[in-house]
Amino acid sequence: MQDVATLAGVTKQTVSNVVTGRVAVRPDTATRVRAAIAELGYKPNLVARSLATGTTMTVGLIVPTVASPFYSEIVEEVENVLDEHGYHLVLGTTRADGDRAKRQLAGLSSRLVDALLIAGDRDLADPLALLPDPRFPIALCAWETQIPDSLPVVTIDYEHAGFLAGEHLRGLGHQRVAAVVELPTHERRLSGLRSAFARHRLRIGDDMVFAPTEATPAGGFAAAQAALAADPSLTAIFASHDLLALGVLEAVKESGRSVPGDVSVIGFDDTAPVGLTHPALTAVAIPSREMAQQATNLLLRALAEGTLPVNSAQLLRTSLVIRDSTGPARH
Amino acid sequence: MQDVATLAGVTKQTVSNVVTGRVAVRPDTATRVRAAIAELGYKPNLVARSLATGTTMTVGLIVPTVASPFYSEIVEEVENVLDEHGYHLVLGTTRADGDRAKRQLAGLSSRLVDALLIAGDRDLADPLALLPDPRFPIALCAWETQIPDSLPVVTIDYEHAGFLAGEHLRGLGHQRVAAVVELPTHERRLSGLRSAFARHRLRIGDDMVFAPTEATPAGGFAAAQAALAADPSLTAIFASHDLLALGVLEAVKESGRSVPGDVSVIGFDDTAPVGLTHPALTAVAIPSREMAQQATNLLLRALAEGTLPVNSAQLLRTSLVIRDSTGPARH
DNA sequence: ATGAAAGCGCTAACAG
DNA sequence: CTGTTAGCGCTTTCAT
Repeated sequence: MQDVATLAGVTKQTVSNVVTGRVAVRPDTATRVRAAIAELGYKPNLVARSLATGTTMTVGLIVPTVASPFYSEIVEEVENVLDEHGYHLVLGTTRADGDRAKRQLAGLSSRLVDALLIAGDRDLADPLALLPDPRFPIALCAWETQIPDSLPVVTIDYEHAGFLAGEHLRGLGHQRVAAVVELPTHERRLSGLRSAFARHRLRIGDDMVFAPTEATPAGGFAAAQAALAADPSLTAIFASHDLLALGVLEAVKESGRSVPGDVSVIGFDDTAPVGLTHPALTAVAIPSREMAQQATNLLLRALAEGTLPVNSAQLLRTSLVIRDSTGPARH
Repeated sequence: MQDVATLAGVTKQTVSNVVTGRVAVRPDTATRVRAAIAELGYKPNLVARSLATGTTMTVGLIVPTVASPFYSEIVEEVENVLDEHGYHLVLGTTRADGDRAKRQLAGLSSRLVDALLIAGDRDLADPLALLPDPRFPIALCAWETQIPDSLPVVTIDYEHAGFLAGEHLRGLGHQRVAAVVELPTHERRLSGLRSAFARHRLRIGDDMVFAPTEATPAGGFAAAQAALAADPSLTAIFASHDLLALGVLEAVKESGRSVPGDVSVIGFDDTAPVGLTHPALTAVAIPSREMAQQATNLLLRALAEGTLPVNSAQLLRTSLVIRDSTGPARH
């Protein structure tokens, strides 16, 4: 920067003014400075700027994994919004590892980022406790378990979402249903499902709840096979997220049953891939992109105003997307 | 930091020594310092450290998108390796937008990150030209078009990979085949396919090449429908990546044809989701995770040694994963 | 509109 | 093993 200044015959300060554009500079001076910058190939050192301004123009995002359509959509959307506002994204994945989550949290909050967005509570329930600085801007997104009421959150009512799925199946006359549910993560989706049935004095016993060993289509496939073996006369299967639902669909078809003729299948999330299965999957749609946008904007707004994000719980609406994988119960 | 020092009765420097652990400190002094740190809740300012050391412990990764299984696997793997080495990841997506790519490149190379990894050349062919500083560590990964020979790259021989697919189909006796190919991105995969057929004096004319309007299953679905309409007697369809292949599979089945009885389908990439289609998809496997690992390690090694990454082109091997979607040509 | 001085919070290099 | 002195590259006052 000093080199640029001497070449242009000004001081560092004037160079700074030209670069940042925060202070008016006489046009001809500015031109001279710009020429010097081009000639020397000068690029401002962002780290030094950060130290001086106390702001990094960077937001951290912590997700359980990025290799699932649900979270990759969130990552993509967050990055989009950040980019629009000139912010960079530091991404941390926790990979079902509490220690790793803790490290990520600690690292990022050490002023490496200006704010932190945490999507999905899978591995963070505890680490969140050790929030270092209460003045550090944090927002939660897609939070499913107990929401710490000290932090702003943008999420949905997961229990209600499960309820929607249950009402739909009930309305179609299903009585013998199995649930393929990732536990304890998707506890609430299950209890929503159950309460929809409970309204009609129907129970979904624990023996009809199957937890997959992994959160993949293969996991859903195996769990669905177990469900069909446990009750060959069941007429519907609820899957607690899309990836599982894909596997469930395959397992049902492989067993020689038709969907939805013999067995209805309902999914959860409604990410892009599921629209193209055969039959197309009925699912409770979670507005993941909207959640990501809202949460990111929440943080960005706080940063712009130099305040903490408003501490509120914002619940987005879910809706049922009825496609072809659910139909009336067979008798 | 000064507060910690006075509370512990030492200087800032000693606090620094305790925190970084780079210099030996007498145990009792260290204990006193640690107590002071705990009492004051001190956390080192990473930005200040970066300015002083000239290193940010951060690596940038630029990808076209993260909402595709291929790239999300790469992101995940890169983050994994970085985390193991105590590095953070700054993620930039270009989203088929050359300007955005240019901005990302410029932003990240301004010393915000210590090194840069660029995966996929979709939107970067040109922007790469304006690499500011030749001494900035950069590596390329999964690079498909002309490789700039000034930069190290870890990729595969995409033409050979296409060739493998072609040989497989040829070996099964297929003669009338269509190709659903994202162009110009996957040009080489197509030309590999063609040269495998050319060896047997067979041509795949341009009229049998179908470019999907979008890189999704839906895009593949439409393109495959067009292909089947153009030549109802075709016996095989090549899809230039998995997402397209999923759509192709559905289109073929929907047309009333069986896979692979009537039409064989072969994919490309072999990402996780495709193992569970029905029938399971035969595909040319691209070792995306290995590429990501190698490229990341390349950069990390260079950073550790304070040198530039060795400028070489490392080609990983591809292999054909034969599953159930390909079979002998029908006559 | 531009210049001069001070300092962001930390680590490097050396001295003791 | 600990203290002292500089300085990383930039932005912020405040003068001029």
